[in-house]
This record gives sequence, structure tokens and C-alpha cells, in this order.
Amino acid sequence: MATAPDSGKPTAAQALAPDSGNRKASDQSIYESIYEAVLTQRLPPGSRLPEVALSELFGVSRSIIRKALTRLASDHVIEQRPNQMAMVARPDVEETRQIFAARRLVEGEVLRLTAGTLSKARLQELKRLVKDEKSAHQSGRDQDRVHCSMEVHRFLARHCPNQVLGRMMRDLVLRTSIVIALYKSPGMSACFLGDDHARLAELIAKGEGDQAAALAHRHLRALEDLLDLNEADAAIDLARILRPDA
Amino acid sequence: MATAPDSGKPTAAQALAPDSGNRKASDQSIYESIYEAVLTQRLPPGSRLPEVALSELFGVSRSIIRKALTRLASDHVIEQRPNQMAMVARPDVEETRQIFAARRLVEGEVLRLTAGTLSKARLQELKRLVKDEKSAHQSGRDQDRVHCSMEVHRFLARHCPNQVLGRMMRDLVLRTSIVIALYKSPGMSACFLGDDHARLAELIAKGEGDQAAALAHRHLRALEDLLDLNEADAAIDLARILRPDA
DNA sequence: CCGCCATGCGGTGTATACATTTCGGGCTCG
DNA sequence: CGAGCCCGAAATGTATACACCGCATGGCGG
Repeated sequence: MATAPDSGKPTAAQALAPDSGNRKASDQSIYESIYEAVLTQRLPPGSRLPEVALSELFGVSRSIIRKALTRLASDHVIEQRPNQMAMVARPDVEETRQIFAARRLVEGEVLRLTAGTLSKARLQELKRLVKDEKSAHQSGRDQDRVHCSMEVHRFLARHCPNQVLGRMMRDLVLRTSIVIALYKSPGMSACFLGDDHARLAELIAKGEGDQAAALAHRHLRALEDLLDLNEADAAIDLARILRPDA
Repeated sequence: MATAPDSGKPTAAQALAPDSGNRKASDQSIYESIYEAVLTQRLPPGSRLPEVALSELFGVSRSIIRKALTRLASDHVIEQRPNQMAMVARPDVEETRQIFAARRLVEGEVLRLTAGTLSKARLQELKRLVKDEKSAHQSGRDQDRVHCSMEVHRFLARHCPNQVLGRMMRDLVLRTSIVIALYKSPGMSACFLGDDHARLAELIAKGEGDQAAALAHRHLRALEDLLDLNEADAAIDLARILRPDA
């Protein structure tokens, strides 16, 4: 069989194309390009990332690419196996549940710490993001909506007084995005649950940390419940491979 | 001045010497060697890690060393600044407080999840570690005591049902070890507070997750309070540099 | 016709050569 | 005598060459 048994493994060329114009990119900018592409689901889980292709794309040698890939692997963005091409991570169901549990814990505390500490200008920015997300949702620009939705959470992570926790939350937001792309039911409007984000911004502005944390907890629980996490275990993979007709 | 203004910057040769026998070490083993050396405080904060020296020590080329160093930097074990030698991280006071706060949050949840889930054999191992720590303490083998103390926490992180949280805790334990080495008052018996570890093991065995979390919370708070975190701000550094006599 | 092995290709793993930067010692000039 | 400049040693940054590995292909033999 030429086609892969599991989810597709497209090449990275297309999803990263907008960045190819940046000649002589540093390993930091390459890291961010791939990170962003994975975050916004332009690079779906399982996408292959050949070093040579990337080095030509970004106009640097493989040394730089390898450094960027090593860092991405450390952040659980990609998986690297010996003598094999790196690919965007595909966490299993168990890890997915753990990611959600960890994020509920960390994001809750981040919100408690952040509530009431943001300047007026920062609150403006936050509400701007929420508004942009809503408008993107209403005009059906799904790519933009996902981007803004992620940015809401990343904004809160970035401005948390405890940057150690903030950094953890940043990583968990990315991994959440990956597992949503992996396990979302077809057609679900991922991560747009009513105006949770708007209400969250309101609670953050008013300094209601505990209520913000509780809201985020429900938000993430609802999100997890929307995913196809029941059947899709390793058993399914095996069954589909061994009995492609059924 | 030949002597550095801040804490010492010894070369890495001595602390890593026991590993030099392993010719042709992989980047994974090099990563672990340095990680372990930092964890047990054989490599104090600020230690310099020149790539060429390490490559000769381990008998590999700089490529491998650079990969290991990149990963260590991702885990906040070392700091890498452009065109400068890597050195073991030296978090400032603010980051230190954030590390403790993050660890209280994460370790608390890890203990809640782990309590009551360990097999008899695993509980044996845990109590063995606690006993070894105590005996090392009583015979004054400080190196061994630190090692066992770290291993108690790492053991719990490794066997947490939620491995995403477990991995976070592993990283936080290391960073805690670093800041203890940095800020401990001279002569304090770092991280040996009564029989907290023994009582912790007891609560884990009995499945008392909440009580275990509460104990760890107090344990970590007490540990943080033992550190010199009041004065030692950037102001001190500046004062010492500008007025070496006072 | 089916299955097995050899071989080529495309990928990563590692070492090394060379460019560039930093930092310090020592010379020179004011 | 002191301040500033120059330069070289030693470190990192980058590119590249080559070895090795895995996989797919296609020919060959049963």
C-alpha cells in the first residue's frame, strides 16, 4: 500500500510557504514558523518534516534546521525517532487526557494569578482578540478564528505574573491544539464554545480570579468532551489496518 | 580582575570526570550526565560548559555536544547566549519564587493523583530511598543525601499516572535544586526537613492524596523560607561589582 | 504467479573545515 | 603614567562532506 495507514503525512512545503521568502532565517525564526504552523493547524499531526526540504525552504544548512527541530522535539511539538523523518506529534488518547488535565490545573492557576493585574491597555488588547475571534467565526474564516482563539490563551499565558507557569501554559495550549486537530469530530466548530472567551476576559478584568479559573475549567472540560476519545484507541487502528473493508 | 564578580565559574572537567570513561557517548547519555551533575549540585550554578572541552571529555564531536546543550537549554538547565559559553542556569530571585510557586501547584496535584496507586514493590522502593536519605544524613555524606532527596521527588514524578504533569514536576525538581544551591544560607542542611519525606511516603501509601499534597505544600514553603531571597537582588550584584572593598 | 533478495535512493547521524565573534594582554601614543 | 587600540587565542556559528540506515522497487528464482 502506498497510502499511509493512519492520518495523512503531507509534506511541509505548502503550509510553510509564506515564510520561504525570509532568506537566511535564524533557528529561532524557523522554530517559530513551524511552531506557529502547528499551532494554527496548518501543519496537521503526522506531517513530515524532512531536514533537507526545510533547509532549502529557509535557505540555511541542515545544522540550523536540526537545532530548530531539536528544540521543537523538546517542546513536544514534533516527534523524532532515530534515522526517521521528524513529524508533527500525534499523542495517543491517554496522553490527550493527561494534557487536558494538566492544562486545567495550570491554566486555572494562571488565571487566578493574572486576574486583576492587567493594565487598561492590556485589557484592550485582550478584548480586541476576543472580538476578532467572534467576527472571524461569524464570517466563517476558520483559519483566523483558530488563530485568535489560540492567541487569547497565549496572551493570558504571556502576561501571567508567574512566567514559569506561563511558559508551561504556552506549551500546553499548543499540545491542546494538536490533539484537537487529531481527535475533533468532523464539522465541530473547534474551541468556539459560546462566548466563553468574552466572559473570561470580563472576569479577568474584574479581578475575579477564582471564577475565571472555574470558567476555564468548564471550558476545557467541555472541549475535551467534544473530542472522539472513546473508541479511537490503538484497537481501532489495528482493526482498520487489518480489515479495511469493515 | 581575574576572579568573577558573582558566584564561581569552574570548568566542568572535574564534576563530569567519572563519565569520561564512556567513550563514544550518545547525546542522550551526555544530556543525562550533565543533568545528573547539575541535579546533585556537583555542577554549581554558573559553571561554564565549553563545547570543545566536553567533546574531548566524551570523545565525540561538537555536533553531539551541541545537541545535548540545546536540549539542556530547552529544559532550563543551562543558559545559552549567542557567541558565549553555555553555563549552568542562575535564576534570579523573582524566577526562584515563581519556580517554588509552580512546583507547589504541580507537585500537589501529582501527589493527589499518585496516592494509592503504587504497587507494593514500588512502595518498597520509595521507602528504601527515604531510608537511604536518612542514613546518608546521619553519616554526614551530604552528596548522597542530596541525591536521595532528589530521587524521592523524582520517583514520585516518574510514577504519577499523569505523565505530562510528571514530566513538568521532574523539570521543576531540577530547577528547585539549582536555586537551592544558589541561595542556600551557608551551612543549612538543604532539603532535609525532619522526616517530611518519610511521612510523605506514608501518606502516599495510605492513599491520603490531599494530606500528602498539603504536607508537600508546607515542605516546599519551609524550604523556600530557608533561602536567602530578601537582599540578594540585582542591587547587591551591582554594589559588589562597583565597590569590591565594601 | 507469488515471494524473496539485491540494489538504489533518499533520508538522517556524525565529523570536520572554515568563518565569525569575544575577550584579554600588551603595545603605543598622548 | 594612563588610556586607548591592536591583535591573537579560543570560543561559538555555519556549512558541507561522507558514512550509515531504512524503505521501496524491480528482477530473479521457486
